[in-house]
Amino acid sequence: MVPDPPRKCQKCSIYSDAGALCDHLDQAQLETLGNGSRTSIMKRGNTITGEELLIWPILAISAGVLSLQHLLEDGRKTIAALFMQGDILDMRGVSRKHRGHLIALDTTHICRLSPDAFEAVVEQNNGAQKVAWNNLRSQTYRAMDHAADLAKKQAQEKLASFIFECRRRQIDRPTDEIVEIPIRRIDLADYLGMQPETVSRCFKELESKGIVGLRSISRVKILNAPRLRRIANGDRHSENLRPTPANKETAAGF
Amino acid sequence: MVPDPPRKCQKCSIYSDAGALCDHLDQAQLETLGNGSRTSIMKRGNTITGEELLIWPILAISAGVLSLQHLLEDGRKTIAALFMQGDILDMRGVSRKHRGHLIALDTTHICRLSPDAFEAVVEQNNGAQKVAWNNLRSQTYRAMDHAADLAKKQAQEKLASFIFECRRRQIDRPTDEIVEIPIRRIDLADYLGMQPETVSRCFKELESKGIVGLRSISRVKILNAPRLRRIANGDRHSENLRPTPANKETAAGF
DNA sequence: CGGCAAGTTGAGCCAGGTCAACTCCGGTGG
DNA sequence: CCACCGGAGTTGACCTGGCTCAACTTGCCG
Repeated sequence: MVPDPPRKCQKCSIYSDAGALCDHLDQAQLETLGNGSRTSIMKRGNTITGEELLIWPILAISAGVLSLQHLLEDGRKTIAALFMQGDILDMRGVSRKHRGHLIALDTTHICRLSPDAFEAVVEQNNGAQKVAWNNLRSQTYRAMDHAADLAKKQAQEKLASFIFECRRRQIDRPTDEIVEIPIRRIDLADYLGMQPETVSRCFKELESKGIVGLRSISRVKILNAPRLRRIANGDRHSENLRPTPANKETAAGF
Repeated sequence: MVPDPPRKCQKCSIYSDAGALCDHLDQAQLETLGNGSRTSIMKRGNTITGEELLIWPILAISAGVLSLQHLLEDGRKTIAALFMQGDILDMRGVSRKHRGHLIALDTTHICRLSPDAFEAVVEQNNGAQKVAWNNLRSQTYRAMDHAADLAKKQAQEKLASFIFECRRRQIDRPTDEIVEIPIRRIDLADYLGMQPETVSRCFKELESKGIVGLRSISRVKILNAPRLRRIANGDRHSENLRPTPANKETAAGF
C-alpha cells in the first residue's frame, strides 16, 4: 500500500507544475522527500539564518521572490541573484563562507529539503536529476547574463534588459507585452547596481519615449518591443539613447 | 578483459587530478566517455563556433582559460565568465539563444564530450554525478559573486576582489601570496566591466600604497593581505581608498 | 631589427552617484 | 471616516569616479 503524497505537497507548485522537481517523483520518492522536508512562508524582509542553512541547506521556492544579498562593509547593498518559483538552492557547504544572506523580497513560499532525501531521490530518479541539473544550469547562465548586464551596460540598458528578464521568468505569460515587476524599486536598484533615483529616472525616460507604459508601480506594458530589445542589447548608435539630433542622423546613416 | 583508458586521457588533468570528473570513473565508464570525446587545443583568440556546440555541447577544460563573451551591438565587449581547469560546460540547448561566444584567452586544452556518454556516465556513477553537480554549483556561486562585485563596487575594489578570485582558483597554491593573473589586462578590463586604462591605474595605486607588488605583468605579490581584503570587501571608511587626511581621521575614529 | 598590439600616462568631460526636499501611498488608531 | 505616520518613490541641483581620446612606451613575434 503506497501512502498518499504528504498533504502539504498537494498544493505546492513544485509538486503540481509540469517540469518541476517533485512532478517527476513516484509515490515512494515523494514520500521520502516529503517526510524530509518542511514548508514555510517567509514575509518580506525575513532572512534565512546561517543556523537554519546548516540544518536545511537545500530549499525549493514555490512562490514569491527570494534574494541573495551581499552587504559591503560600509553599508552598500547588492542583490546578487533572484530566486523564484521552481528554483532549487543547494547551499551545502557555503553557509559558513560568507556568501551572502537569503532575504525574502515579498511573501515567499519555500520548501526546505533534507539533504539526504534530496540526494537519494536525485540518485534514483533520472528525471528528477535532470530537472535539478537544468534548473541549476539555468541559474548559472542567468547569473552570467546578469554579470554581463552589469559589466558594461548603461543604466537604461540594464533596465531594459531587466524588463525582458522579468518577462522571460513569469510563469504564465512569458511573451506577453504586460510585464510584472515582482520587486520594489529599491531592490531593483540593488539588483542592477544602481541608485533608486536612477531607476526612477530611467523608467520615466523609457516612458517618455513611448517605449514602455507604466500601468502601475509594478506593471509595465511594452509598447515598442523591438526598440526596447535594441536598447537592452546596447545598440547606442540607433536613435535609442538620449534623443539628440546628432545621433538621429547617425541612425539614419545605417 | 577491460581495455586501458584511452591514451589521450592518461595525461589529462581531468583524468589524473583528484576531485575531477574522470577520476571517479571505472575503466568501462572511462572507455564510454573517452570514445565519445575529442580533445583539442585552442590558441588565444580561437572561438568555439555555434555548429561545433550543436554537435559537442558539453566540454571540460583541462588547462588554460576559456571565456564566455558577450558583444553589445555597438562593439562594447564583456566577459561574462571565465572557465578554467576542471570546469565542465554544459551548453545543451543554449547555442541558438545568443548566450555569447566561447573564446580562448590563452592556449587552452579542452575535451569535448558526447552528450549521450556524459549523461549515461552521470546516471550510473554517483561520484561523477556529484563532481559534475558541485562543479556546476561553484560556477553558479562564482557567477553570482562576480555579479555582486560588478554591481556596486568601485574599480579598485573590483580589482582587489579579482586578485583574491585568482588566488582561490589557482590549483597549486591557493593561499600563496604570489598570485598569477592568467589573463591579459584587456580581458581583465572586459571581465571587470572597466577600461584597460582604469585597470592600469588601479594596479598602480594598489602598488603605490604598498598593498601589492607587481613582479611582472602577470604576477602579483600580495604584500598586505588584510588591507587588500578590506578593500575587496568595500570598506571605504578605513583609510583604504584615496589616502586623504580626512578619511584617515575617520578611520581612527572607528 | 622592425612592426604591431598591449599597456601606460595625461587631460578633459559626462553618466550616474549623492544629498536634500518633496510627494505618494498603505496602514493604524482615535 | 479622517488624521497621521513612515517608508517608498520621485524630482532637482550638484559633484566626481571612471570613461574617452590621444600620445607615448613597452614587449612580443616573425
